[in-house]
Amino acid sequence: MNTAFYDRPVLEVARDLVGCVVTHSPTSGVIVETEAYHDSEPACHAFVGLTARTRVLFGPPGVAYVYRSYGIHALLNAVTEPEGSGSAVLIRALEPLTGLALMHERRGLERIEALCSGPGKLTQALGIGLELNGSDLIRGPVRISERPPQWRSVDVSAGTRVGISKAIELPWRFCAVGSRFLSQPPGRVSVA
DNA sequence: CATGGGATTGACT
DNA sequence: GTCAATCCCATGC
Repeated sequence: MNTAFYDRPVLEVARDLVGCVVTHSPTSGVIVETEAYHDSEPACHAFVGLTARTRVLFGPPGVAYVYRSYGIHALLNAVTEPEGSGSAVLIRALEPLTGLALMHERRGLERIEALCSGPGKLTQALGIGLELNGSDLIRGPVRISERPPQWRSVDVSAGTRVGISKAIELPWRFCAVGSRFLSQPPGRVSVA
């Protein structure tokens, strides 16, 4: 994956990331669910403008934005669009691929379907913490790589986002159709 | 300087 | 289905 991939409209990147692989060695997983956030809408952290917190969101594309949610969980985002545009793709769920034993250890004994089926769960399973905020997704410790062959033609559905209180009507959530590893059942359906 | 809310999860009823 | 845990940071006085 290269910088040009992220240097595009956030909705395109969010859809294209489904089926790609997130790796934080030795653990990795296939992205099955994403959400897009953009500074033009109030659900996005960058909506408030450039601050110390949103600095990374307005920075160059292809960088990780990791932040703490509800004081407890770390959530992983991929910054998109040219520098100066505050936008990012939230990685919401993965299908575990490698390092399963370590994931189980970090999460406690659970079903495979529950290891990475939520934005706070997958960061725990992959060992991704706030210290990775601002790290490079192309050369850094956490990387995103292209779709494996069997994911090249994955069907992607668009639906409404989850767990937010503003701009809840935007269909900016993208899911791999039929995946058992989603954080929640799809909201609304369309094509890809 | 004090306050309140949030892109969640998991335990309990 | 309901609810507490927990903390960074934007906002307001």
